[in-house]
Amino acid sequence: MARVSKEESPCPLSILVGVLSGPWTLYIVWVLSTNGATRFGELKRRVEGISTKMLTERLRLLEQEALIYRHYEPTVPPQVTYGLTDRGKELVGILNQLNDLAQRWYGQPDVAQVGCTFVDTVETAATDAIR
Amino acid sequence: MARVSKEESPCPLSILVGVLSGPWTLYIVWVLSTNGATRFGELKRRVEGISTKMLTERLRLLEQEALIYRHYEPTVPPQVTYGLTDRGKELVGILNQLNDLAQRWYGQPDVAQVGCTFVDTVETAATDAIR
DNA sequence: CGGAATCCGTATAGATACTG
DNA sequence: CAGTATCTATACGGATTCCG
Repeated sequence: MARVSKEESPCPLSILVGVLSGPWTLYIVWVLSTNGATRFGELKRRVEGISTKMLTERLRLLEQEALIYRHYEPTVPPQVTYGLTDRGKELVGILNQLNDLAQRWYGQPDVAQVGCTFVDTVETAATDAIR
Repeated sequence: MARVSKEESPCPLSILVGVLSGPWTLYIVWVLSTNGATRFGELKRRVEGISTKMLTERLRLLEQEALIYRHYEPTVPPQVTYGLTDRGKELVGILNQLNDLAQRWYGQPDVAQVGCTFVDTVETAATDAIR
């Protein structure tokens, strides 16, 4: 089994959790949810430590699942922006519920929202999002 | 990063999703939620295809996170029973919400509850649980 | 029965270099 | 800027064997 793929696991929940469970995925989704639509480069900077390869892989997957959209602007240099779709936002809603549970169980009650301690990289710059 | 561990990821949600994202984990939790407390051997049979190693690993982790309990009965032969804790049940509640989303997005609207298509192995025998 | 220990192959994430 | 391509190592899961 290893990782759940769409083909071999016909269970919808497994598909969804399989997507979320990918490395960095939650981190990325959280950045997009707090920061708004974000360009590739900035995303890479905010998701600290991620490799280019991983980032593109995860973005492609999230896009396939229609949780994020990809907007390509053919300027020079080109600008590519990623943001949450309605699906993505709906998902984040439930993730926040999960987060509430997690907060109660694992502590750190003063840190709010999905991103948690990832915040320290971002918090002050959270307003310079593209939209 | 690879897989999220409790030490390196101080984010509660990441911890929780990290646990759920482990292979077979969701499957196991679902069996316990529909089947009630279950012995190791039966668990291994119901979670079709899992290896002994994986099963024990996942059970240990879920136990550490207090999502399941382990009950050891020192008979001969010994009986070990696993079941959802209150935490676990609370979690399943939210998982069912996630499942509703997943059902809407990925179809299969006639299959209910967390387990989905895993059901075909179990459905008829869902009543012979230990409690 | 319910595991623990060991060995082993592969999938996968990271690093690096290159491109439209 | 926003990726793609390739190469590599290591960690992870499966199979097998053995034990209290």
